[in-house]
Amino acid sequence: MKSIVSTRQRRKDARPQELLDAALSLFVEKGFAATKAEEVAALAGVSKGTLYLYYPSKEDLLRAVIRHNLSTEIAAGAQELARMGGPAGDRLQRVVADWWERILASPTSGVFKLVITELRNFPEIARFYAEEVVMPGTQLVESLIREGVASGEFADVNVQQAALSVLLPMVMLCLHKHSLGACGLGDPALEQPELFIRQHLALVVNGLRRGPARL
Amino acid sequence: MKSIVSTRQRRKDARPQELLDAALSLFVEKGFAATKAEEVAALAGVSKGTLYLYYPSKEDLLRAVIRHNLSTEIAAGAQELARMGGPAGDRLQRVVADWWERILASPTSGVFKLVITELRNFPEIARFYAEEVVMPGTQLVESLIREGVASGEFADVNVQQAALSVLLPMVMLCLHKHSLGACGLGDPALEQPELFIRQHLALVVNGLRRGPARL
Amino acid sequence: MKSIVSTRQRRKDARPQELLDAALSLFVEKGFAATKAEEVAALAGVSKGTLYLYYPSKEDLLRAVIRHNLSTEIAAGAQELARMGGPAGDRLQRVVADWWERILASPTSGVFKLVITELRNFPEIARFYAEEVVMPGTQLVESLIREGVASGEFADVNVQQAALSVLLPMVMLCLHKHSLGACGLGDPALEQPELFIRQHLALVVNGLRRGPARL
Amino acid sequence: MKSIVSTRQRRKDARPQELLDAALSLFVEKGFAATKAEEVAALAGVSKGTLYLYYPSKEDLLRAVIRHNLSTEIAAGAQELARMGGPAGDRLQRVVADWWERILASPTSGVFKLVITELRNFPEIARFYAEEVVMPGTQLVESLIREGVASGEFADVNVQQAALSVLLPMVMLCLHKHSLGACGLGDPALEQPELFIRQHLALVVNGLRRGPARL
DNA sequence: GATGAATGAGTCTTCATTCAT
DNA sequence: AATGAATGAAGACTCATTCAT
Repeated sequence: MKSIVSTRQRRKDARPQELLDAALSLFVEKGFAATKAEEVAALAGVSKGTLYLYYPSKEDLLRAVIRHNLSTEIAAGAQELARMGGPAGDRLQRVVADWWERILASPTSGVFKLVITELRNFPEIARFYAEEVVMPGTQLVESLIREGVASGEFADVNVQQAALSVLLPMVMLCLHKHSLGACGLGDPALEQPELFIRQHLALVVNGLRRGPARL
Repeated sequence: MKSIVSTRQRRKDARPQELLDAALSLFVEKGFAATKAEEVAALAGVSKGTLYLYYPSKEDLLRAVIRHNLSTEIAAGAQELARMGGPAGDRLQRVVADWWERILASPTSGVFKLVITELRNFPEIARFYAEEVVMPGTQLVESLIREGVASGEFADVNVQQAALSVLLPMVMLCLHKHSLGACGLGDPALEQPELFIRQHLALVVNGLRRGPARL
Repeated sequence: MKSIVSTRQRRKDARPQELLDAALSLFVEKGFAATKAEEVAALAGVSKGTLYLYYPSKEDLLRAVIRHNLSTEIAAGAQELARMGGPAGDRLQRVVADWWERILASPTSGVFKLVITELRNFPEIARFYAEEVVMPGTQLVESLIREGVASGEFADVNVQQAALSVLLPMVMLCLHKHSLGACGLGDPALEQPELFIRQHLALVVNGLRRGPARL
Repeated sequence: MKSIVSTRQRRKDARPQELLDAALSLFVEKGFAATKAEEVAALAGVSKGTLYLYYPSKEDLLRAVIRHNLSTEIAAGAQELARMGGPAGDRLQRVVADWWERILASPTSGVFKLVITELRNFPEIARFYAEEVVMPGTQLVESLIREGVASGEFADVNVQQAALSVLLPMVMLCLHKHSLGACGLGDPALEQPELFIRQHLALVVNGLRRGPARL
């Protein structure tokens, strides 16, 4: 039983994704404003006109790139975190490491650079990012920490701030990968980012265990 | 004694700084490519033509903005760190907190956003940033940690990675201030960034004291 | 006897006419250059590609629209005028009124707007319009007037100019219908154009009867 | 006492008018949509960019062209009509002839073609034209006719329709001048349009004198 | 020095036309 | 025959940069 869809149809169906991939890559590399629509089309292997068949404007393409990549990867990661048992500290380390190693390894890591850069020019993106990415992500980590605090495993810290101690370096890793890292000028300690991720999580979890040192 | 400098002269001398300030503010807000040369001039209170009297091109202006702000603030902060005594952990907390609180409060905080964004389009900037900012900055923190390790105050961690655990959130704070934070959508835990800075440093230093938890 | 033409065949035969109608309507409404080929196809209920099966280019479509509509209606009207008897003045009034009322009521009225607009961009159209429409039309009226002058019914006017006094308002009526009239902003005196046509012809014929007033 | 305005200033002041003239000429000749912005600039002797210094878009330029030319010429003509004495018929002939001979001789004659064509794409233009041009113009002629009817000089006709019998050919003259006339294919009777204008007005006024012939 | 009018290379976007299905 | 995906030439508009005043 052969598929009846024509080559044409198959290509058409793949176009949006191909364009999104090309756009992500170039927007992350050169910035949104400095990327020409034609470059995106060329990288996706189509002509300028075809790009506009799928996205009505360069700005709409940007929105689609961000929405698509954020919903896909970020949400996916968050799903798995619900499962798993064990002490909060262990779970925190395992779960966050797995989650961000996957993000860091995927092209999605670039969206953070894009978001940081373009947020202020696109208010809808700001709201979307805050509500759909930042909030769910931090709440996930916060709930793990809160659990540890409740069970006495962790000291009585400010939970929201502690979650940021966990997460901010993860985001910075993504940014670094597409800035200094991409120029071959990255910090040598980040050449194997998984190692950094693990030590960082260990450091923070260990720090949480007995309450922060007094300043 | 001819200290009677004309108003014109005084304004002229101030021009480069005024232009750099205006440019920093706009480049950080809207991005380099999306900022018009004329907007920079207008914000600095001069005409388009005058801008070109001081900087031969928009790219040169960008380079000047970055160089100027990075050398000034970052280097300045680093200087003071050399002085001071006491246990490594205490010094680390005090010194890094003071240093980054000042950066975060100043317009210089924006340069990190600019650098992250434009690095890949301006190779000289990449090199300058890596050599003049990243390296000195990390080495400073690394030497404090190394000291603590040597004295037995800290566990035997990977020093470079530990320095990044200390510093990456500081940089993220700067980026956040000029992205989500500037939209009024920032994480509430960052409304008083000094509090976060202090808890974060305490957490990490505390984590260093006992050696990282096993993963 | 194979009168069993398939639906497809029937539709196919009707296509050229449907396309011409759609094109006329849109060209008159929005102008030739501002009308997209795809809009014409859509209004005719076919796809873009099909349009090009029948007309090799948008310009050819325009030519066909004009030729088709002008030859059809204008020529048809002119035919009937030859027949009929009675005084020149009466025939002039009756004949011109009938003729132009029919034109004004039909979509053909729009072609005058199209012709006025596009003449200078399409020299063949100009020649066609001058020779096939303007000349036969004016000569018809001229011959009626000339007859009246010869019989002493009319004063001795410049016949060509008098024919224009008769006809120019008729053409303007067509233009008005598709400009101000179509916006609902038309002169109220033209809400029943037949009334205007009749009074106008009466006025001119009456004016011809006594010879023009001295200026 | 020399003028202090610089050459630059003088050129700048003249630009809007020069651009308006160039635009009128090309829009009338080729149509709005078929005229390139750059052509207008070139005809005005400036570069593309300069055009946009004075008019924010091609559409705005069109609006300015129409408004400027209609307010200038049409209003001017209407002014003089108020003055003058004598029988209504004589005044009608003299006044309308003078008025339209001047319009026909000026580039303003082209605006009628432009208005007819673009009205439906630009609603504001439609309203402006109806209220500022059509209404004042027809009311002027209507009041002259009404005067003649009141004094018994004219028969008791429909005044609004009669005004159109007077005016529609004048407008057609303008359109003809910029369509067939401009191709050298115009009706020979219009080679001296003033002659036509005079006979037409005489014909209509004569027709008004004793009431229209019965149809 | 300072200005801002002028320029034109460069971009986004549209749309007539083609052609594989 | 009919479709509509794809193309790329063309056109509106922007903006970095220049230069006469």
